[in-house]
Amino acid sequence: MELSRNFEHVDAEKKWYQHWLDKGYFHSEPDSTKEPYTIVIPPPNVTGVLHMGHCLNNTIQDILARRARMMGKNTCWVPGTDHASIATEAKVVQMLREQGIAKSSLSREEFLKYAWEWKDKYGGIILQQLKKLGCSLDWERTSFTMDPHYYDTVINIFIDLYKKGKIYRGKRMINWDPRAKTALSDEEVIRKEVNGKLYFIRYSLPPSPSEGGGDEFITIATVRPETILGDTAIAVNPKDERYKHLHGKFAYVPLIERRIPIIADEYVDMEFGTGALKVTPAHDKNDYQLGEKHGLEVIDTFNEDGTMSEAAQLYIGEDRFAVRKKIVTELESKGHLVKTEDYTSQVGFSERTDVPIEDRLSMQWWVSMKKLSTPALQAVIDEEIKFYPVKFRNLYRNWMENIRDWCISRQLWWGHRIPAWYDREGNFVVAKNEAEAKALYDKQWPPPNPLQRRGSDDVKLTQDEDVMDTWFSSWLWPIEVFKGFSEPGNKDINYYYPTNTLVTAPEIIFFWVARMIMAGFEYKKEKPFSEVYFTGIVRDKQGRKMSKQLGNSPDLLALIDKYGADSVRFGIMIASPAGNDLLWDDASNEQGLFFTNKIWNALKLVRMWAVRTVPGYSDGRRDPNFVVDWFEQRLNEVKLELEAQFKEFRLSEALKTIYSLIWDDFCSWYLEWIKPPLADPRTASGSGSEQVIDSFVYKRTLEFFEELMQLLHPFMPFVTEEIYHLLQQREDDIVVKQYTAATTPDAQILSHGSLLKEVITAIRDARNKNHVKPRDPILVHIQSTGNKYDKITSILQKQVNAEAVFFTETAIPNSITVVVQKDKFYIETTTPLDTASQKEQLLKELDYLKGFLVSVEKKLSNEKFVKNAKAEVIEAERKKKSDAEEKIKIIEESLKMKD
RNA sequence: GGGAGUUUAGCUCAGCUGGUUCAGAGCAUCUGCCUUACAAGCAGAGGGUCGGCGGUUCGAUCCCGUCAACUCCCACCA
Repeated sequence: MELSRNFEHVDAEKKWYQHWLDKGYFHSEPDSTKEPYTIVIPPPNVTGVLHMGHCLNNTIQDILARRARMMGKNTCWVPGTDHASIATEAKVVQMLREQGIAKSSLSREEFLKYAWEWKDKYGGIILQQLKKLGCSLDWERTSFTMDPHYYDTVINIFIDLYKKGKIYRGKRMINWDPRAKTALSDEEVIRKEVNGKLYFIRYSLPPSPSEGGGDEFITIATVRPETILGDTAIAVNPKDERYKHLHGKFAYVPLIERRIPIIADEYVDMEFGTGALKVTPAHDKNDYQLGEKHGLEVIDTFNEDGTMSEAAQLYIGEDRFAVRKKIVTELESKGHLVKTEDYTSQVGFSERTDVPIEDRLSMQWWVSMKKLSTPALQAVIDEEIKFYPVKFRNLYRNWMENIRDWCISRQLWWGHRIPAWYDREGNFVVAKNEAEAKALYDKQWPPPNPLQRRGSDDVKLTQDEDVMDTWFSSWLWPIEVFKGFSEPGNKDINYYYPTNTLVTAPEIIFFWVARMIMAGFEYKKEKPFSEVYFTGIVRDKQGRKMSKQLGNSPDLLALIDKYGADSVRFGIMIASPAGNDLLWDDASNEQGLFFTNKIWNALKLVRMWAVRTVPGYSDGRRDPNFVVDWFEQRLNEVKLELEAQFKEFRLSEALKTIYSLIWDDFCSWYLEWIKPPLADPRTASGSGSEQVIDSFVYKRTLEFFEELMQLLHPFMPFVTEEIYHLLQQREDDIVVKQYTAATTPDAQILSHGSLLKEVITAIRDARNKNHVKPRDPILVHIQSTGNKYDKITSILQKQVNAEAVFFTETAIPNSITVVVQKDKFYIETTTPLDTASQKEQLLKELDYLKGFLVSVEKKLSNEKFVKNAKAEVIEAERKKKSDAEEKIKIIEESLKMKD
């Protein structure tokens, strides 16, 4: 079969992925005779489309999964998606708006119907895209966080934690997203530095302006003048002499003239602003605490969408930021604005909608975290769960030690609905469904008076309108994808749990990783995974984070189309140092493409040879047998290196190692060394110019090639599978071909190989430096002791393009001298030689060696060194010394000849 | 304000328990090559006081201190 000029990735990708699926290679079933290797995918949002972050993350997981599979593990990589409560709801609301439908015009049921339709239509696109990347996921196990069994599980967990007292309902200051109109957890708030102004505003002291006062003031500083309408006090530091006379007195809120007390509290920083602080308990966490302490009134001046409420009295219905401008103008015109200063402050923004959040007092559901976190923290500190890179352990620890309760209710419809049921007075029970709720309710609140309450049938219970935080379902992921809650003790959960490796972005260490660990210990009494590998963040060439707004995120599917999945995978992995962010550059895809091409060409080369039994090869009398031995040892060496690199998740380095083994050792050295000589046109008979290779060498070469493809397969699955089948007829597939164990490499053969490389490079270099063109004929004379060159002269001859190679015991006059280790090589050529520059080069080398020798001798004559250093270090130094001395002698002799 | 990390060739990074035949790789640069697979290639080369300063040590890119620059995370100072 004629090979195509290049690897045609589009066809190969389609063909092999389908073939792997048909063969069921990615599907796993529990098998007690085999060790499991399990990864659960960090479920992407159903709304998601593949971006660079996913690409990196899932490529890594696929590499780990494929390698495990080839090492004989029963590998199970579970796919799935997250319902992504707030993100999905936002998408659906937007879609409805585009159709002219307002969410507020729909009932909950109607809205959810639209949402499910949307999910069925667009949800999970990302999973199809992962197939394009080549991900070897067990598709039969695809899960969704709102699958019926999963939904039930979430509800049950809520009820269970409530019963244990670990979930409670409470009115607290929460983070309010005025666009999504929902509460957010602390983790969903992103702090950003914002340039704003600090406004100095004076409040009148009694009597009030309308009562003829207004001449005396107290001035406060604030960044949020629109909140003054909710002020219920002014606070000063009790030690502050400037305000001592005002303790217990009153002031009037400008514009609305509300009379508020002036209180004293240590909390107030005398240095900041004027030392007087306006207190708005409804709209600031600190103020709220002050309010509680001092029994202040709470006046909520905002509606849930961030407009002013009735309670504000002014600007009712107008947006908070519009009001800020207006109120400043009004304050100024009425003489309350003293001055403004430029000021930058930290403002919280919603992770999802990117609008500034409000501190808002409201009734929400909370998970009490302290107890849940204890075993989860311990497991990471004790390295029962290992973090890679380790630096994240500290981060985790810090967060866990200062953990705060988790606000889990969201004022949304898309998600797991909170199973709480209320009567008209606000009494509630937590139960799975209405019937159970009623039964429970009757037990809890038995009718006290038959006249007031004539039996439970008449009590109308209504379910909580809110749903739970998305992460309250995803923290159960590693357990419930195996139905560990809904069918406890089933075969899957027993076999696959705990899972092995979690690969995820550091951004969700608190959102997800920490909470999964907590759920694991709370419900399985066991960790959910043994190791967590945190990937870097994908950035563009300038180091900016990839984002939609910046438009610096490339279209992944277009990239795959253009370069092929293998090249994209190569590109992202080669650029991805362990534990660091990676700077994404299209050029690395290109490098991947070139690499693919290189391998393809090696295939073409190997395939064009004619295979015969050539006398002398198989019994080791001819040179290529040494080459075969050498490559076998190199392979062993690299396999051991790879094992170590994988153990430490140094995947980028592992890829570099394989890359260099294939490109340099295999293509540039090995194949060139075994390449059959050009057929001599004078003796070529009817067979033309075919190149004959010995069948033994050929067989070993194919084996090497296959093994290289195996090593590369986890990184570049498609091209390796394709080549595996093109090297020779195969029934099996590389995707499940098992690795053979590495043996300790033979150091002597390896160093012999290195010597050969070194000699070839040195002679080629000498050619270059002396302007002897690659095709100009040369003769090489080797002056060496021992017989180490006996079996490799023909390789040497071919590789430096020499007419002939001789051994000599004396120097050859009028030649170029090359010294490698302790051997001398004389190159005879017809090109006129520049002896001066040769001499100069030798002198330069001599200089270096002499300097080197001095430093070694100095070290060895240092008593303290000899006394303190380890024996092998001293031994090494002695060897350096004698080697250097010997080499100096050789170079000096060569120099003498040039005179 | 607290904590973590980074600083090695023009760029992106290796350098895993301190020992100059280890200061390295890939890109990029330069030189020479259309040599029987590959110009998406081949053969070579140049390039770094290992952020600054001090200390420990016989010896420091590697350990300690300090300063500087950058990055990230956490945190209720209006």
